This record gives sequence, structure tokens and C-alpha cells, in this order.
Amino acid sequence: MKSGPDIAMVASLVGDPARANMLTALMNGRALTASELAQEAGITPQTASSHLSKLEAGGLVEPEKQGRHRYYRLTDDDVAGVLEGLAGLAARTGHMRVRTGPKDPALRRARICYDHLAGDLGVQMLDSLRQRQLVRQRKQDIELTAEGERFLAKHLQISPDMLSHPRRPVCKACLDWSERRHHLAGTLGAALMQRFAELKWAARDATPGSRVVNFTRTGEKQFAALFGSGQD
Amino acid sequence: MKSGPDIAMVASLVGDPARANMLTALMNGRALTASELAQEAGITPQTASSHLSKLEAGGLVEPEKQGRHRYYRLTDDDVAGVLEGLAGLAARTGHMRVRTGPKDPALRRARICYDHLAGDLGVQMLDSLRQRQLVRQRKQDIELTAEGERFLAKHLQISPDMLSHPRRPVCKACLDWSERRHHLAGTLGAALMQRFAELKWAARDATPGSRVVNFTRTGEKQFAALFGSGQD
DNA sequence: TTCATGCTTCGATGGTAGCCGAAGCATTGT
DNA sequence: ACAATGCTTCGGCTACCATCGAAGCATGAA
Repeated sequence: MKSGPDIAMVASLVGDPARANMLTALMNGRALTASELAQEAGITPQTASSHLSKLEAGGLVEPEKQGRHRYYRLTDDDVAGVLEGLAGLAARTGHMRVRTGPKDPALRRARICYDHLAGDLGVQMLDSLRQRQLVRQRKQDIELTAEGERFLAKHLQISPDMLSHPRRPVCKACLDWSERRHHLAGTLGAALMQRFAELKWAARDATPGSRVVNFTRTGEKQFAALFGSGQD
Repeated sequence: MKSGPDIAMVASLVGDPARANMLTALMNGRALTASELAQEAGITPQTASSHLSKLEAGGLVEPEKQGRHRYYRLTDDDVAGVLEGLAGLAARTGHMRVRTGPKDPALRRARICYDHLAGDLGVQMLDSLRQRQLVRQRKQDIELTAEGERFLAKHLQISPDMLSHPRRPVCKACLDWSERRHHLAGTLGAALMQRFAELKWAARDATPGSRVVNFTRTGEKQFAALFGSGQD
């Protein structure tokens, strides 16, 4: 009775936007925890859990228990290859991701990722830092330059000793779910977000549990002055 | 705002069982008409039309008008390659197509494809004919051998002159939707089905519009005696 | 023209699956 | 032992989409 490979089964796994976001977030080869993947996809942990068990059953991802975390990675390069192929087909027809994950535009623009800024503005900030040589990035690792330290001290009153932490890195690249571009995590990312709040540039949304970050009118201007890309 | 290729969009196209069946039916490179694809997928023409327009919008298939038919083919080898990749992933996880297209098991076992027998039994019959050298198959073309003619005359009272037709070939391979294996079409396929009905081995289901073919108890035995594969 | 065939569009229906709230395990830290 | 964190399971809700009937266009045949 078995006929051929059930290509619809595996294709439908990739066909769901939330799962597709998780998979593309895993395309860099690194393993991510279930809750990180939930953040990337913009869904709650329980929904992500359901998706991940389906992906696991379909053989697309593999779990790895570590303490109370569950790390997931793509099973192998074959999976990555097929995903690349699908991306190629999608790219040439001009179908780009416009509205992946959360529907809320505010959530896509600026939100909290753990304790740092994510969303369009988060990506834009790291882009700006990188372009002006304030940080140097190599894959996942980000390093603060001397100019970067001066910049932070001058404009935001952030000194290097505020950033040292026994276990946590100062800078770290964190994949933004809205695409495969990074935003800034680590103690610096957290310190920046905290400073934005202190300066009343931005504040987390009042509704409990919301990850949206609302920028004030002046905060948006100041932010654009420091990290703007000219087009906005 | 555009981010990356929308892999979920194209994957969800392949993710629907009906569309996946159409695509696999097109994997041999030949172009098929819309109604043929509907038959392969086990759906009505209007549903197939909807699916095909989506596949076309997604750039997976290309239409070609010819008379009052619309032939569809895969856009290029890239599409076929991705489909192969998906099939590979599905195959190694052991997920095979068990219940593609129509839910009705009877429809999968034996049904009418135009005027000839399709379904598991149709595929099985052609397999048997080929294995016993009663026909010779090369790709899409099937040829009746001398032994084949004797076999038909002796067991089913079908003579070669009954099969000649000005435009229609005697034998023709027709892809069975349940997988990429062929069943027998052409005037011989039609003559066989007609003979099965005359001998009261099988009859089309009474409910109007149904394509199910019901075999009688004795008919099933006789059929198995002529075309059985030993395992059934 | 008139009819038949192949395909498409429209409208309505139903089944499926994604989603989240609440609660339940498991593991780690204090 | 107790609390906190990470993840899972369960139940209900909602939205989407595949499906088909009926009708509307085309094209080709008589």
C-alpha cells in the first residue's frame, strides 16, 4: 500500500509560517532553545512546543536536552539544502516574507527579546553600530571597539565596567525572527535597553505579558539621531 | 520591509495533498491537461482549477494552451529538484504516502480513469502484463507482444482488430495518482474494462458520478488468477 | 447557428489546524 | 523542602482553506 514518499507531509511542515520562521532561524547551524524559537516565531511557548514536536516527528529537527533547556537544531545538511532550495524558488518569483509571525506591526517594529531590544529598530541599531565600526562582528561573536566604548560613554553614559559579567558576554548576535539579520544581545544590549527606558525614550507596553516596546516621540528622534540609517 | 524569501508560501503550495499529487504526476517531465491532473489527484475539475492557478502564481507550474485544453508542466528542473529533495526527506523518515488524495479506500483500490481501470488493481494489472512479457513498455509507449495477443484472445476473447482505432493508440501508459507507477490506458485498457463489466467481474458504483469500481467476489478471484502478483 | 467539451469563477459548507489560557511535569537553585 | 524556570499537555476557540454544486466563458465540432 505504501506508494511513494509523502512529500506533502514534509512540505506542509515547512508550509506553516511559524514553523518556517523557526527553521530559517536554525539555518545558521546553531542550536536554539524551544523558548528562543518561540520568540523568533512570535508565538507562545505552548504553541511552539506543539510545532517543534511535529518538526521532530517529521525528522526536520533534532532535540538535545541540556539541563532544563531543550536545544533544537536542523537534523543535517540535507534539510538545510531543501530549505535553501525552497528559498530559491520563493525568491525568484518575488514572493518575500512580508508579514511573518506576529500580526501586530508594533511587535514587528520594536519589542523585548529577553532584556534587550529586538524588531526592526533592534536590527537597525546593530546595523548602524557595525557600519560605523563601533562594533566588529564575526558570525555570532560581536566585539566592542575602542571607538565604540568612547561613543557609548559620550552619548549614553555607559562605561565598560558596567558591562562586565562573570558568565554573560558583553555583546552577542541574536537572530531577529523577521529575517535572518541580527540584533544586539548580551550585557550591552541589555544596558542599552535599560538606558532607553531611563531616558524615557521607550517603555515596555503596559499590558501585562506584552513584549511590545513603545517609543516616545522624542525618543524616536534621539534614537534615529544615534542609530538612524537616513531612511525612515 | 521585505525580508527574506517566503519559504512558507511555496512550501504550503506543495503541502496540500492534492497539489502534491499533481506535482508528482508532472515529475516525469510530460505536460498534462487540467482535467487529467484532476483525475490523478482525485478531485473535481473546479477544485483542480483553483489549485493550478495557485501553483501557477507560485511559479511551480507553467500553462500552455492548446485548443481547448490547457497543458501544465513543471516550470523547470529547479522545481523538480526541490520536489526530489522533499521526497528524499520524506522517504528517510519512513513517511510514505498512505492516504493521498481521496479518502475513500475503495477509490484507491479500483476506479475508472476515463474508460479504463485505475487504482491499485490497475497498476497491478499492468505490472503483471509487463512482467510476463505480454506487453513491452518504453517510457510512455506500450506495445502489445505476440504472446500478449494470444493471451487476450484465449482468456478474454479480445481480438486485435477490436482494438484498432484511427486516432487512439492501442496501449498507453497512464500515471496512477497513488504513486508514480503506470496503469494501462488506450483502446486495450478500455476493452479490458468493458470485458470485466460484461463478465460481471466488476461494475461501476451505482451512485451517480462516482468513479469507484466494485469487484464481485468471483470477479476478484478471476482477476487475481489472470493478473495476480501472488501477494494479495 | 447550435451543441458539446474543457476550463474557470462564484458562493456556501465543513473539516482541519494553529493558537492561547490554564494546569501539569521536570529540572535547577536556594 | 520550597520556589522558580523551562517545557509540555489538555481543552476550547477561531480562522482559514480545500471541496463541491451551479453557472459562466471560451474553443471546437456539426
